[in-house]
Amino acid sequence: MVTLEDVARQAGVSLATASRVLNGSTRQVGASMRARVERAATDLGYRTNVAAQTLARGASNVIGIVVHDLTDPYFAAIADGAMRVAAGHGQLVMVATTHRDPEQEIAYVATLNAQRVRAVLLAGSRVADPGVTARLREELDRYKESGGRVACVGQDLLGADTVAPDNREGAAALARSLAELGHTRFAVLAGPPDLLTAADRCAGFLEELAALGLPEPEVVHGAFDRDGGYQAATRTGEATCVFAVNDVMAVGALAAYRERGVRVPDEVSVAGFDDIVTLRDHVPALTTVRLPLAGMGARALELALSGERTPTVERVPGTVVLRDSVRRLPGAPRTTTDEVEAG
Amino acid sequence: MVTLEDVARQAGVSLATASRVLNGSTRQVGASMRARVERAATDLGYRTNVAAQTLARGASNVIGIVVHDLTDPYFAAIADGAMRVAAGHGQLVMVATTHRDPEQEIAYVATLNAQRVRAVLLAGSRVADPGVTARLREELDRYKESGGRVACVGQDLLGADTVAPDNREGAAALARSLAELGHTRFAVLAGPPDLLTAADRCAGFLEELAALGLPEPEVVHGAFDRDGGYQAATRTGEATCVFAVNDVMAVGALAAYRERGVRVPDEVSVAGFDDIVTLRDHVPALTTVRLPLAGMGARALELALSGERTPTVERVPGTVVLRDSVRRLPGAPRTTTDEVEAG
DNA sequence: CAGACTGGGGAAATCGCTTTCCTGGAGGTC
DNA sequence: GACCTCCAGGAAAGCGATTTCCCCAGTCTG
Repeated sequence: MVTLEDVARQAGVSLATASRVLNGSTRQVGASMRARVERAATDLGYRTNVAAQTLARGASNVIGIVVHDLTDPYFAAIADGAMRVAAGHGQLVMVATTHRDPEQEIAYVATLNAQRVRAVLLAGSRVADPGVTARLREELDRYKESGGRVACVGQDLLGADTVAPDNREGAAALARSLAELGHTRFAVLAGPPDLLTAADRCAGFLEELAALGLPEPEVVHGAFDRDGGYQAATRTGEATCVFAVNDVMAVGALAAYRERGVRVPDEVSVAGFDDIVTLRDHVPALTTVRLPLAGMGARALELALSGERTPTVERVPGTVVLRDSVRRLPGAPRTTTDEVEAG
Repeated sequence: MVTLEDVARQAGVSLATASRVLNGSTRQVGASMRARVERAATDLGYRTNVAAQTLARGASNVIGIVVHDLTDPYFAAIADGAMRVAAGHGQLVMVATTHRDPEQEIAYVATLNAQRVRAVLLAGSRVADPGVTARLREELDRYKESGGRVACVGQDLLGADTVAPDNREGAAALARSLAELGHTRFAVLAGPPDLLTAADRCAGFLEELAALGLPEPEVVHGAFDRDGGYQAATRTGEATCVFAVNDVMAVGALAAYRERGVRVPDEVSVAGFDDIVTLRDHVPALTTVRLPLAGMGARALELALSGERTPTVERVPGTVVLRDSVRRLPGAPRTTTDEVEAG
């Protein structure tokens, strides 16, 4: 294994000079020395030992991203956005997937701290358990004390830079839009009760329905994924419109209805939340609340990397997008002003 | 920042003992000392400095995964499988996305080498450019010389452990199945000519058609993604059956046909390749060649981590799965033995 | 032309941990 | 009881970079 010392010897210069040439420094190095060092480095096939560099510098060029599940396009989009920003800053990315285990999340923060990563991005919903959140905060605080930066996509519960989708208001806006289409009997496929993203969306939807004077909808809990939506959809009753608290659940619900021969949107309207890009070719096209996922991931990492001292919280509004999976009920007045896509 | 020395001092033991207690060692440490060290570590909130550890040990506990695009479910599935194996081995994962730029791929291998990662997993098709491949090999060789392990999902071109999907034979099997359904006039949405995965699938399909004595199909090149499939589909002519060389292209093609009012499978049959899980709810259900993506990623990393000296190459066969996006032409004999799914 | 500056080069301390080698005492054997 | 073997614990030498000083030569300035 070729070390910097080998390069320096081969080039006939000191270790210090070789370091300055190869790994960046404020100090100038003369052209001839520089050339000799570079020559020696390529001849020998030198590769910086980043561990040594990190140790000496006291800071790495790695950032950590913690997501629940990479195969969920929601997280893939967020991670992708963040990774582009990371690449732009010359940072490498360590990705950890928790598969929705909060203990794993805490453990990974500890591990990323041990790695002395420059910043940690936590993507994904917090859970309602205060004990877990407290322990996570504790671990994050320890990390921040040693100079780490933390950013978060989701609820602002961690005292860190946060990009917070406005789940409540997004769901409320969706409720208004669906009500304007004439729907009055709703069901909510609400996901797990202790998952805050799910709970917020559900609550925003319910509150708005109440504000509109509409009857309380049926609420069916279940898993936050495709199969959860599928299962929950088999247990809905008389609703004319079903709101699944995220798109992949909505897709599961659509699959369930299709299998049972329930036509969407003729017999039941279905809406989701997130506007997952890879679902744009789904049939019927899914009504949803659009969130700029990649942008959120990117923005969160920018906040973390900005070096701002006090945590910033940015709210991100969702946009209601009406598509084929919902229908206007006969007799409903035509007053909708939401974005409606062609096709 | 709390160091091991702080812990040792607080516990009143030597650095060596503290190290043996906290970071694992073959050496035994007495119970009372052990307890004192552990106590001191938690009191002080000690976190190992992994950079120092890596430097001292000469080996890290990080593995690198290089993929083209994380938002492509194909790569997400492979990465997920690999990440589960990594977690099982107590390894962290650095993920790099190249966005299909071969230069980026080479650069990332160099960077991961600098990080002294334990193993590198290269997922994704090689390109036909021998110059690029040679430079990549060179970089990989340098990495392997310094003790790194390399595994690869895709073509066996890198002299490393490889899990190679049998693209040619899979496409050939698909061609047979489609021919048995009575199709004779085909089109192939072939992707980029220089992408080996695309080229192999296309070639396997063409060869089998020729072997069956069927007329040569129309071949339309384009991008290897959804939009590439969409574009290519607008340029197909009289075929009764279209083979897109991967699923996301097939989805793009289906979208194009839908927009033009061309009914699938009544007017044209469409087949893809990969069997992307998140497409299981697509309508119409996509005929494809199933590849065990997560398993392939997992297996590749296992090979890399196994420590076997000579590179192993494992071929992975694809399974033809006939679904609603293709139809049997009138008069075709019923001889198909492929897997056909309900639903 | 002397004295003060400046800027490029090098020696060596340092980062935090692992691990080899050494040491002293406990336990076993004849 | 003398001699060996074990074993737990500690001192110290790295691991491969960065960076602070220090020095020397060349350049400016008055």
